[in-house]
Amino acid sequence: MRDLEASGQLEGLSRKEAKALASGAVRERVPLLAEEIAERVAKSGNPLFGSVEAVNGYVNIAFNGNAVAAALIEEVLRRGPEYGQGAPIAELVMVEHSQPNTHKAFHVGHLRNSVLGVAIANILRAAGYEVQDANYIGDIGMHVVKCLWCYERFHTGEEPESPEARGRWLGEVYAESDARLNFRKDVLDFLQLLATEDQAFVAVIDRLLKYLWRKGADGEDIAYLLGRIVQAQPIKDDLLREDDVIPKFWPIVGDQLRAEVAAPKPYVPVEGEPEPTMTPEQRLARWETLAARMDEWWAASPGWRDEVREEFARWEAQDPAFVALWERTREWSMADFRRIFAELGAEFDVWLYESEVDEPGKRMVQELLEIGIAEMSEGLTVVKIDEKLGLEEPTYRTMPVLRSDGSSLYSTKDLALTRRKFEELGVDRAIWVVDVRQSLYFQQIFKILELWGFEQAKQAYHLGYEMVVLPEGVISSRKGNAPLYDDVRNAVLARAREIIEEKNPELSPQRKEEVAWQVALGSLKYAMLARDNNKVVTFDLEEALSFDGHAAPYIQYAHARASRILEHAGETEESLLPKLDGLDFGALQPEELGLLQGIAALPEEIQRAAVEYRPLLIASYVYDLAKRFNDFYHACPVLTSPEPTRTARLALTAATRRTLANGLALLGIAAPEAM
RNA sequence: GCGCCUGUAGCUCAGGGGAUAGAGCGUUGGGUUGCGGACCCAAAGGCCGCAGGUUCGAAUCCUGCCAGGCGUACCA
Repeated sequence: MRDLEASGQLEGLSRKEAKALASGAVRERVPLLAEEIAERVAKSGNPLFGSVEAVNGYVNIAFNGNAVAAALIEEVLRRGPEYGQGAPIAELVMVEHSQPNTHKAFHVGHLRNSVLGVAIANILRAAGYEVQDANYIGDIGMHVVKCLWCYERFHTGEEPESPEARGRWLGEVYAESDARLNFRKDVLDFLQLLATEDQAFVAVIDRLLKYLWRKGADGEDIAYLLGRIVQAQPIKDDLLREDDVIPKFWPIVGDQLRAEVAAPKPYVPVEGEPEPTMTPEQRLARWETLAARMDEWWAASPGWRDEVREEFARWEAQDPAFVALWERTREWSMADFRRIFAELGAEFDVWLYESEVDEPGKRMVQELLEIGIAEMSEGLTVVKIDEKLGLEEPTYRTMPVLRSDGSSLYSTKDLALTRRKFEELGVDRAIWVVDVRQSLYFQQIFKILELWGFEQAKQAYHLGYEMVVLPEGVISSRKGNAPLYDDVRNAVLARAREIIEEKNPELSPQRKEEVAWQVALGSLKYAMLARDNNKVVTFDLEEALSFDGHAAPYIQYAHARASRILEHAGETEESLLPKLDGLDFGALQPEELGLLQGIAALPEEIQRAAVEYRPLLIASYVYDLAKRFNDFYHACPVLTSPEPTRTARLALTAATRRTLANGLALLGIAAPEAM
């Protein structure tokens, strides 16, 4: 087409006509061109090409299967652990992930983050980037203050003797503090829930009110409650004149719930009404939990909130006794985290702490105020991002950057942290592996830094991923339904030990234990990674305990199988390497070809996974490769085949084994020699 | 309201312009005088949320709708 353009032949023609003319001109020349190309290719003498010929304008190249296979296998065995890796790229990428909060429990939600972060970092590293893993410990903030308040107020001296149990115990204290402080809200939310989804409850309101009246409750309170419940509106406790009206009201609510459990009515869906979220039994259980604490907690709860505020002031003032307690308890959690990360194989180049960027963050906000990016609004320091960018539609909205009492927010610290990553740590690109629910939050942080004139904000990227939920719903440490990492790991480990005992009893006890860990952790990790970032992971313990099918053990098993074949043959990668010259499969079988194609795909899969930040691609890839190996295994005997096929298949087995191991390593999953 | 995400087999998920839409689990029936059966083979099971559009061709791209989830000024 360019020739025709140059000669002016295309002037005055429509695009379509020009195309037709150009393709016509080319078509005439195609058969000649094809022959020319075929001749040149044939003359090049590439040993990977079997035959080259021109047919009707097409160039047909038949590959020399054995030569291509030998070249591929040679590369895999020669590069070993480095097979699949890309050429070095001079860019320092920091992947921040894991970010656990001290004084809180480490649960399966945190597991997804760590596993995903490690995989992303591994993949980027394999793609050629220089990568640093960073952890960012939430070692201070309101959650720590609440936990320490609850500890000092109710549990001093009760901590477990054994140091290993203290981190977990601290998490329980935190959960209790939350339950105490939110008690009134929980009670009122529960009443609203009943009003929303329990028609029988609303129907007996009249009876409840008479009961209250007899108890001498204030008439206005009763009218208020009646109105709110009938309309299923939230109840505000500060609008009640008598503080004990709810505790008085409570027993009759229990009577009603017990009656519903005793005489269950079948659920009839009503058009336009949402389905109930709880069964009558669950409602009663919830009522009982709250009832058990009603007498003490209802009255005390508001005072506790004041106490927490005082506790927070102690932190702000750096009260030495408080700081000492904070340091001591913080270490309980940190010891737990170090153990968990060691189990997960998560290693960090950089450890960052919220407590370290607290003051720098506040200074930065001062600077933002001085240059007019931040401003005071209703006593709060905010950045009105949309206004500053001149946006009409609400896009980035307004971000608070400092509490009205002058204490720091999460955002205060992240502003300073981001700056530190680029300016002090010399990072070229920074990635945050954080829950997708914080995506607006990160856009705001990055935009504020941009407004501030921070060029590198463009190299900051929030990698959001969806949360982990349970079959019965959202994980909530407040509801107490969050499966803790330790519990899940123990359950999966126990199951793995059982299966190993059953399948391979002759392994030594040490090997059994090692393999149990490899299989258990591998399964958990694979379950987290074989799902795309933007998909919710439904964590089902039953499923996690099944090691069949599309799961890590399938892939690990293929690796063990390949290892065993090589062991039987007495061959290794090193011993096979010199035998690759003139490798001869005989007639290449479809399963062999499929396997070779699978092995060859690793480098491009790594590049794609790195560009898209998607470990799922590698998870799918290794599963597919294991499947191809099983096809090969069932179709093509290795050890019993005559030479030269035997050696060729052994070499293919060794290359597969290596590729499987490399792929699993990217996901942080072990590749056992036997299992 | 606005914004982001999701909708594919009974269930959990792949596939992201190209052939008859694929796996696993579950269901039914098979396979080892073969290198490890944590495996393999076969069967049944789909208006790819709905409706338009772009294209020779759409599960895939565009628009609109429906359903669900999440976010949206002092939690992290």
